[in-house]
Amino acid sequence: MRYSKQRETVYQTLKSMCSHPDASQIYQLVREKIPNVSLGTVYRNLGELCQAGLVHRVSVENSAERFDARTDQHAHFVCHGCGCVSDVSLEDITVQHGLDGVSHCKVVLYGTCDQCRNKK
Amino acid sequence: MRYSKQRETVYQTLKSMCSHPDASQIYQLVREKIPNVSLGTVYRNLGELCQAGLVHRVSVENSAERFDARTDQHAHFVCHGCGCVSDVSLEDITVQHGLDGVSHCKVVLYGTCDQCRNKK
DNA sequence: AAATAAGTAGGAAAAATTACTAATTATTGT
DNA sequence: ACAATAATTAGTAATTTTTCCTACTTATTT
Repeated sequence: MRYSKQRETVYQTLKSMCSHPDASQIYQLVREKIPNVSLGTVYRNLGELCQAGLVHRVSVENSAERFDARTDQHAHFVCHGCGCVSDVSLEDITVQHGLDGVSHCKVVLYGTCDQCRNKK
Repeated sequence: MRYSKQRETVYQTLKSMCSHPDASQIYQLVREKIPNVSLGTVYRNLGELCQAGLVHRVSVENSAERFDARTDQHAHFVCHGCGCVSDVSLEDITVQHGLDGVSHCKVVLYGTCDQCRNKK
């Protein structure tokens, strides 16, 4: 993967935020630095950054795919009211304080299923 | 919410599956019972069933929104190879066997954030 | 500086989801 | 059983989200 101003700007923009924006929100912000950037470029670079492990996808109900440049293990909190998504450290989940408003939680594990493992 | 054959069929169809289908997959199956059902009806009923708490959304990377009629607490496993989504009991997560293929996990908490709570 | 291969803008296309409207249907009271 | 009602639907259009394509541009290598 070679350098490009567009990818660098997408990455730095995302890194500077903690709101887990979706592609079109990132696009709006990148346009301020590179006015003629295209939405397709933003999507492509987000995908490549994900593949490189520099960015993670944040899949949340009733929302376009969101992105996160923080790659250490952490959970997300989604507000029923405004839909905002914020970070929660895994330690906080096991402790009781600071999570008063939580109504339910979802856990998704990613890996390779038995069938796919046996194919190789 | 009053009875309709369409909603009942959507619900029973989903309940009979453990593959966490998306709206268009459910649509295909419901069509076998109600040939002229419309995709919009499937979407609307899935939304209403979610609101009623009978169905849950399953948001997963690189996939349309999926649905699940199993409403007890459980986690999901997503295969990197084929993309299939299967159920995992929360007990199994804390134990070590049966989760060999897991590469990473995501936790999403849902609730009301401080700002939204203070507004009321 | 020339070659080359990856990356881009711009727009078209596809996929996913929501919204609209006239017709249909379940429910409620008679 | 029947008429009034309000919810629901089919069908379609529109919107949103995401991917794909192509000729042009740019970073990198030699």
